[in-house]
Amino acid sequence: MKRNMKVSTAVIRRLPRYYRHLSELQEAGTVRISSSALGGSMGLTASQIRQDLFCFGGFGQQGYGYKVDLLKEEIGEILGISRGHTLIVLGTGNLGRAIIKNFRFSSNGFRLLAAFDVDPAVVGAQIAGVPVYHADGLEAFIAGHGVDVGMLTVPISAAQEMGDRLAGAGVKGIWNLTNCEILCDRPEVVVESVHFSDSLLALSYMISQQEGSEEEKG
Amino acid sequence: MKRNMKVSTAVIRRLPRYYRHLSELQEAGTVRISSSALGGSMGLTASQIRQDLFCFGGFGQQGYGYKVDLLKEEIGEILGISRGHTLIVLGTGNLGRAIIKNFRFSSNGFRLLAAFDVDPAVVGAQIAGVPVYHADGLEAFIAGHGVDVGMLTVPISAAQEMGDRLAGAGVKGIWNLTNCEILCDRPEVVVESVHFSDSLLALSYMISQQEGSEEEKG
DNA sequence: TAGATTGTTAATCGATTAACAATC
DNA sequence: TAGATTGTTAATCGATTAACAATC
Repeated sequence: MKRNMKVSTAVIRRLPRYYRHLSELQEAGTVRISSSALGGSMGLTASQIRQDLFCFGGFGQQGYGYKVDLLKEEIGEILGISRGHTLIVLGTGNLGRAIIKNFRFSSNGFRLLAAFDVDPAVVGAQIAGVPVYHADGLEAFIAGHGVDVGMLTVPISAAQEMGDRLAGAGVKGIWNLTNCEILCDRPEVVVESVHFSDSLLALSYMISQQEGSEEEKG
Repeated sequence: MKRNMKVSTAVIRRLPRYYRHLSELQEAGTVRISSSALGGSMGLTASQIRQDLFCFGGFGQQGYGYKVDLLKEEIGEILGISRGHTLIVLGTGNLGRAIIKNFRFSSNGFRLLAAFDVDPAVVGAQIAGVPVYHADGLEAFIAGHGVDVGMLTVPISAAQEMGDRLAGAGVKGIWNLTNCEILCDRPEVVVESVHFSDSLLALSYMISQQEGSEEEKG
C-alpha cells in the first residue's frame, strides 16, 4: 500500500471480487491480463480498474498489463489474507454447521479455531474437526487464543447479546449472518453483516420490474 | 410507484433495509416516524431518506412525518412482496438445508414450492415440509408450476450448469448462494448473488486497517 | 523503434446533502 | 395560527470515465 489515500467503500467492496477473478484466471493458467480484458470479464471499465489499483500503487507494467499471480498476491496482501486472522463460530445450528463444513476459511486467510453453542447435544463434540465448546467459556477462550473475528450464526433472539459479548471480549470484527442488525457502540469493533433477506428482496424488486414491463408489452 | 424515474441501485439496495427497520418499528408499536428519526437509527441523513422515497412518490405527511405501517406497506409493495413470488431450492446440502429450515421465505413474500437434489438419500424425502425431487424433473416442474426464482446451493462444480438449466427453463431470477459467479447470457433473467467470501474478505480488510493503525500508535 | 498499456490527472456523471417553499 | 416536517429543486460532493503522457 504505497499511498496515503482514503479508500472508498466502493473500492473496498470490489477488492474481494478482483481477488476471486484473479484466482480463477490463475487456475486457468493465465499469466498476464490487461485492465481492459479484466474489466470485460468483470463488467467494469478498464479505467475503473486502473483507478482502483492506483489507490494502492501501480502493480502493472506499461505496455504489458498485469501479471496475474503478482496482482493476486498484492490484492491478497491488501485484504490481509496473509495476516493469519483467527475466527470462532457462535451457534452450530444448520447455518453455522453449513459454513463450518463448507466454507473455505483457509483460502480466505482465516483459521477457524472453535465453535460455541449451549446445546448439550453438541457441546464437547466436533464438527468437521472443529471442537464445539460451551458458550460459557467464550470470554476465556477469546482472551486465551487472541481471536480476531467472531462469526454469528445464533438465533436472532441471542444475536445482540452474543455480539455484545464478542465485542466486550475484545474481538476485532464480528461477521454477522443472523439477518438482524447488530448494534455495537465500540468503534474499534467492525461489524460486517450478510443479510440474506436484503439480497432476496432486492431480487424480488428486480423481477417485479421485469414483470411490470412484461405487462406493459402484453 | 408514481414517477417514471430510473431508480439507482444504491436506492434499491436500501429499500430492503427500510423495510426491515420499519418492520421492527411496527413490532415495537411505533406509529409515526420522521425522516430524521428514521435516518438517525439507520445511519442515514433525513435528506437521503426523503430523496429515496421521492423516487416512488410521497408517502408522508408534511408537518407529521411517516405512518410506520403505511410506509412499510408501500415499500413492501415496491419490493414486490405481495406478488406471491414462488421459489425452488437446488441443492439440499448443509447450506440449502439451513436456508430451507430457517429462512422466513413467507415474510419476504416468497412461497417455497420444492427442493431438488441428485442424492438418492434425500430425493423423495421432505425437509421442513418441503418435498425434495430429483433434479431430472427440474424443467418439467418449473414449466408446470410457474417458478419465479431458483435458489442455488449446489456444489460449485454444478453451479453454472444448474444456473443455465434454471434460465433455460424460464425462471425470472436466480438467487445464487454458491460463492462462484454465475454467468447468464439472457438479459431477462436476473442473477443476484450472496458472496460469503467477499463479505469476509471485506471484513478482513477492515480489521487489517485497524491493526495497521494500532501498530502506528504502539 | 512502434505498439501497447499503464499511471495519473482532468472532465463528467451521478449520488448525497442542503435548502426552502408547501402544507399538514 | 405557529410549529413541524415533508416534497422537491439546487448545490455539493464523490465516484466513474475519459484522456493522454510516460514507459515498457
